[in-house]
Amino acid sequence: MSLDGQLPPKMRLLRAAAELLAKSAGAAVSTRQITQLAGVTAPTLYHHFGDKEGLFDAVVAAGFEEYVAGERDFAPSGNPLEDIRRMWDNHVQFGLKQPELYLVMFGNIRPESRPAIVADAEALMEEMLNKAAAAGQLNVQPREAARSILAANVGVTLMLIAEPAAERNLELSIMTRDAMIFAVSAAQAEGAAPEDSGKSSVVVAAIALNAALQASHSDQLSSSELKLFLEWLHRISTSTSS
Amino acid sequence: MSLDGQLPPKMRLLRAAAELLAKSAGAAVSTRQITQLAGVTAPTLYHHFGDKEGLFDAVVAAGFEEYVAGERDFAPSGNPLEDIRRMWDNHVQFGLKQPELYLVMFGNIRPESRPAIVADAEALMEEMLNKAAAAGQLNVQPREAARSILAANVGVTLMLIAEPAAERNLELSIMTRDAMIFAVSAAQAEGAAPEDSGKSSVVVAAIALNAALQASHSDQLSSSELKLFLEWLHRISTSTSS
DNA sequence: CAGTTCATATAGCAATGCTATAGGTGATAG
DNA sequence: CTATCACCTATAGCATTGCTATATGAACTG
Repeated sequence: MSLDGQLPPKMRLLRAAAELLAKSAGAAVSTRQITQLAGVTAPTLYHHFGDKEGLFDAVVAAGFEEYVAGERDFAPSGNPLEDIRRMWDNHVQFGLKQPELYLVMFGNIRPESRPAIVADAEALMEEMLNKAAAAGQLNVQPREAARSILAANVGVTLMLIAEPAAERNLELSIMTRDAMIFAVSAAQAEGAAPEDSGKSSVVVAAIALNAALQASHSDQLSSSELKLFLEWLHRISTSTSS
Repeated sequence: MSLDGQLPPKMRLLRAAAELLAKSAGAAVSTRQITQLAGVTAPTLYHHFGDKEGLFDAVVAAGFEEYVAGERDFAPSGNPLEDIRRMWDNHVQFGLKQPELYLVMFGNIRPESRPAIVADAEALMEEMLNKAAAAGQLNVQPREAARSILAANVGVTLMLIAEPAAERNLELSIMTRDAMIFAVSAAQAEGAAPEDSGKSSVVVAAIALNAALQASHSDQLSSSELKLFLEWLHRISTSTSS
């Protein structure tokens, strides 16, 4: 109809799907709508993408590029935890700007099969947390911290999307964000350790060294030596001794 | 087929829907499957529930009864924050035991239309947090705390459901849970206030008084006086002065 | 030019959610 | 005991869905 440009049909299908998805306001988008808008018939869709889900995966992949670009395109502030804060905010903003796309990416949960996107987003978050760990700012393993923060981040974003736009209160995001980052950070270990969530400086140092080692690819130890050494470090840094 | 008991068709439909949903392993459940299992034809379904969604809402309502029962059926431990912890764990367990039902209840997010369940769950959480606030254990408004905790709780549960059952690591839940509760609690205000997240004891006391007043339904002030008084309290308790 | 491969269209299938219409059942009124 | 009436259920079928078996065109290769 309106996308009859000179672009190849594959591109037109992608754009039509993305456009309809963005306007769908939550309603389902049919393959017929997509092919009609793309000026193409059904078999073309299945030839290029195999599946309706395949097409949506491709749309998601494009959306993920944009997401990753947003997550990386800011100068490191020097303070890794501050950067984590920005990643969080960027995640929420991405979800609120393109709620339908976000729902396909992060909201389409089914038992025992998690979207590939989640693993990628976790890796992105973990990467940043490694820097924090290397700077001795982390209280827990970067991977665990990344999973925890991302889970909360997704939960908050889904809640905000579900709310009427007029009622959306970003305070929810800010509050949850700071709660997660604070709990994961080593800051509290310097003050009075409340309850049992404070870790000793030994643990913090072990986590930092662990992260530094994994980042440096040092070859001063053989691979087998390194493996054992890392195992010990891991044992220390996951101990609950205060 | 197998549900041809003496139960009225409405009940048989509910049970059939619930049973198929539980076994569906994420796949869609069709009305024909449901009606066939219930030994009933299509119009019966639409007569009683109007809609496929109406039927599922009814299933969800039944599931929610169970959920609420789980959230309430434990003796208060005396420590409201400990009870919040149990509510969190119960929420996660409910999601892992009946993932499909949970996904219909909390995972079926669409823009600008949030499941009624979410509001109910928030109210449940807020109710418990009011006790914590009355005991001076809360750092923020109970409602905000409830929304924040529930968002994280849902996010974590969705993540766990999406993981292969063999890999599920409840550490994620425990860690996020304690992070949220700690951040929301007043405990940190007693120790060294890290960054700017510590609130003065005045703020904590104001929040506690606020909660106590709203719970007591005191009639020592006229309704207009009370309204103004609460407004002042709210202003105090939301101030960011440390 | 013949052959092969890729890309698109025609036509249609099975399954889906849902409904217009009619038939059957029980309770209540006369 | 019959008539009425509201309620519940079934027969049959519609429109839409995701998807495909088959055929046609185009473009390159020998």
